[in-house]
Amino acid sequence: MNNNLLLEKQLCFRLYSLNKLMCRLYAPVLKELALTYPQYLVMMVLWQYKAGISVKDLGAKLDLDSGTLSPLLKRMEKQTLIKRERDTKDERVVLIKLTQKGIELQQSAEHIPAKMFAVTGLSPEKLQALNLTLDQLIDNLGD
Amino acid sequence: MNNNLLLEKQLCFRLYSLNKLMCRLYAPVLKELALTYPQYLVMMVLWQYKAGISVKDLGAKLDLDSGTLSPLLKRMEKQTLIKRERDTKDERVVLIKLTQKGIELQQSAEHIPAKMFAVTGLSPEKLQALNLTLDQLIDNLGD
DNA sequence: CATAATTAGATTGTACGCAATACAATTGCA
DNA sequence: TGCAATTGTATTGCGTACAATCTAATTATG
Repeated sequence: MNNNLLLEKQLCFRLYSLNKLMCRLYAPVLKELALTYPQYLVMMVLWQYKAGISVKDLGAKLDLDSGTLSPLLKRMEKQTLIKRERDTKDERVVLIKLTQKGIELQQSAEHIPAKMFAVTGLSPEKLQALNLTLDQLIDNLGD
Repeated sequence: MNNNLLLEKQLCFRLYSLNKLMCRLYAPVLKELALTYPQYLVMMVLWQYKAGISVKDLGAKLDLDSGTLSPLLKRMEKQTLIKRERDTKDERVVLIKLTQKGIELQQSAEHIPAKMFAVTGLSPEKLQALNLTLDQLIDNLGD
């Protein structure tokens, strides 16, 4: 009797569980900013690209396609966190830019990374080592 | 200017990315069994609990609530992979059991763990070490 | 033993996630 | 130049996720 199919043995299940735990831990913190977890990821990209970024490039960074991003971005536009404008250079491209409200939200988010690091219970060295291992794995599985 | 909000620095984003990569790598393999990724997780539990398991206990193992499991299990019942029966001891409980087809599907899945281990590109020792670290993190973040 | 509290599932509503498709704008090439 | 192929985004349909609410069954308590 083969027992390799036990849930507890699978790397994929650990990653599935951890991703869900992370989402759950972020949820109450992000609720104060009225953001969902994927919206927070979008905001992190936009805080980095204040000049604006195309839907395509945003999708490449977050590994999401337009089927997910289009409605997500529309909801964020309705909340007036972002603007969507056609690129005049190439009318196929939609550029996503932060509104003043979106820019200002960054201040309210500054405390989050430190807060979330604390709940991991890891030392800075352990976290650093884990991040390196995960980056290597991402690279191995990579597209 | 604080740069702690960079996407690439976040542990949560690595876990988000890896979970997505895993789902994507499993998808074509599971398609041969006509299973989605969450359905595969359910099947792994059921292959372990051949006598049957309640929806509640299944949800505890997979960290999913009835809002997710009820429709998911109905789809699996429609595919005749599982049966749903009320527990005669406690009529509130629904017991999930494999059908013959569901039991037999295990043979077709036996090769999957080894196949997926191969694509990680990790040595058995590295995988073991990573699993231990992740288990510790799951414990730290734990419910 | 009657009623309140608890428990197990189901349902509803909102938000992803992704494959497949559609469509308009742009590019490449004969 | 003219038309086919490509590219960027939107739309549709299906399958999770999860909070909130509902119902029926069981248990606890006076």
